Amino acid sequence: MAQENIYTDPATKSMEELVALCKRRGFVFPASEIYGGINGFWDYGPLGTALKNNIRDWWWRQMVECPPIGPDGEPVEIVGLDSSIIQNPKTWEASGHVGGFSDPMVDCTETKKRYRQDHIEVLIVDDKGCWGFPENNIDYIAKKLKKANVSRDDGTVKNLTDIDTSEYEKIIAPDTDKPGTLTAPREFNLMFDSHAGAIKSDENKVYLRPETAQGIFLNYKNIVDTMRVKMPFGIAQVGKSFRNEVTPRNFIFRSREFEQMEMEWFCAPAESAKWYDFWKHERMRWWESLGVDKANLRFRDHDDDELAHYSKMCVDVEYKYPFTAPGYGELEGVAHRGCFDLTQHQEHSKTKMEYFDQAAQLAAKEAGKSKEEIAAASKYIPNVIEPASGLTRAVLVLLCEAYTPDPDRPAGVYMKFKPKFAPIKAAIFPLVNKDGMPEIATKLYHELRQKYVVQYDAKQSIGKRYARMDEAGTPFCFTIDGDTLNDNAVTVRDRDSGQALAERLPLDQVDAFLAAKIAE
RNA sequence: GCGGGUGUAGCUCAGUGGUAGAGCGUCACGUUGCCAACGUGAAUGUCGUGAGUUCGAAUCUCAUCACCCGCUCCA
Repeated sequence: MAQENIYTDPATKSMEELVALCKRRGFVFPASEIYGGINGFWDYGPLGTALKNNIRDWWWRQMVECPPIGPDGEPVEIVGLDSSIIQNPKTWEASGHVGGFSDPMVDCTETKKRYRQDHIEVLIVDDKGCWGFPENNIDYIAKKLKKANVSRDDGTVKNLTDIDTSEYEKIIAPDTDKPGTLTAPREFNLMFDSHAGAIKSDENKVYLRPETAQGIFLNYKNIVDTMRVKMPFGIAQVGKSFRNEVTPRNFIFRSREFEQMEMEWFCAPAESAKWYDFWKHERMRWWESLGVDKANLRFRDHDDDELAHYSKMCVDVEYKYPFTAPGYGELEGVAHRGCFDLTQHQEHSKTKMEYFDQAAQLAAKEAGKSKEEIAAASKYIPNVIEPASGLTRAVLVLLCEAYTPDPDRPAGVYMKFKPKFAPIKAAIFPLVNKDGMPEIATKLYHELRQKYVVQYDAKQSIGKRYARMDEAGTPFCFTIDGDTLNDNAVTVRDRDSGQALAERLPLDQVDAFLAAKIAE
């Protein structure tokens, strides 16, 4: 029989079996399966939807309704938002999603670096070679040129877009020493597009959002103007995003339609490092609150060269998925976005994003700062710290984490969800269908269903009913037996031990028992 | 995007050219005394999809789709 709290290494779990269980028990189905499915899309079944909603509600509770206590001992302020999936397409030009990723890119097969084709210039020196370098920055390859004993004046400079791909084999890429490592230019745009209106034309082309974050930036000014928020504060949003991934893989880990839980934390630039650190650790605490084993979670700081165009600092919270073990895979990114997004939207929309910080002004005045210093401290475009996690990845993590093989059980496996997140909180069974047991069980069921997701089942043998609940991850089964008629108490069958609790539970305490377990 | 593998009932699979199968699960009825019990009965398939070869295709050929593994990719 399984022991409680045994550490089950994800590496020992089979994704194939987990996917099978998810389908068998109604957690996750392949999308449009009757037509052969569609790559990169998944449907959430009854139990999967419940699990997803439970995680989402907990995130919302912990981020918006009851956010954490800040470093100064006061609760931080975060408001909620639900922005549109389709926005004015200029949004994506400002954010860099169109400009940056619809342009052809070239890869360096040697260093694995990727460059925008039109951002590379090439110095061509007849007979000596061709050197690629970042646009307007020939100093970047000064050492290489010196070594080759050539100077800028020895040759001509051309943009890479003006060079035929057949000539690429002669080019030495910016970060290598040997020629011919650049691939032909390829289009990379991960955004799905569509058309708003009946007529398909370039004028009414729109995009499905590739992240929920931009919807928050677009509403930053609305929130500041209407919600009486003061810096620092956050805006949180949960919703679907769409990315036309090259290779959807690993069940729901990388899908083309997915759900994000993002919060943008706006703060004074001078305080951004403090908040970055705060949110980094708060987010890890949240993941642990889901019941995820600490041994399966870790931080991974991004190296400078893998930072996205908007980011100053970025750390991933990673989980040891069965398909990455013994390595880890991304779960949530906490990014320091600086003032990139608001500045971009200010420039493109001509809407002022500056914030007047009266508290900072007062503090600077009291500190006897100069006029210039006071002005700088009190008026600024806020910096943004962004904890961005995947809700559908959270579902995957809980599925992986809960999946617990146990050869001693009839099902061979049970789903060890924390009661708070379990799709079904409890099941109510009459041991047999006679002697008044169904009547008592039905009464208990009707009471409990008012407050909890519970199931009543009187069919088939008691063992079979327990086994079904094991696979659904239902933490408790209340069984009405012959003794109930005398002692007004039920047997509590505990999922994790696979056995009945030693103490019988009085009927009038079942509600309180469940409430306490779910609150844990 | 490249290479390899897989696809038959809800699940696991058998079926190498001649009527579509088994076990488990599911459902109904009976029975029941705590971990997939037992008896009786029932439902469930465009054999992933589409073409082709053939008198006849789950089976042979081609294409295509989905999933898995390894590369690649993942702002």
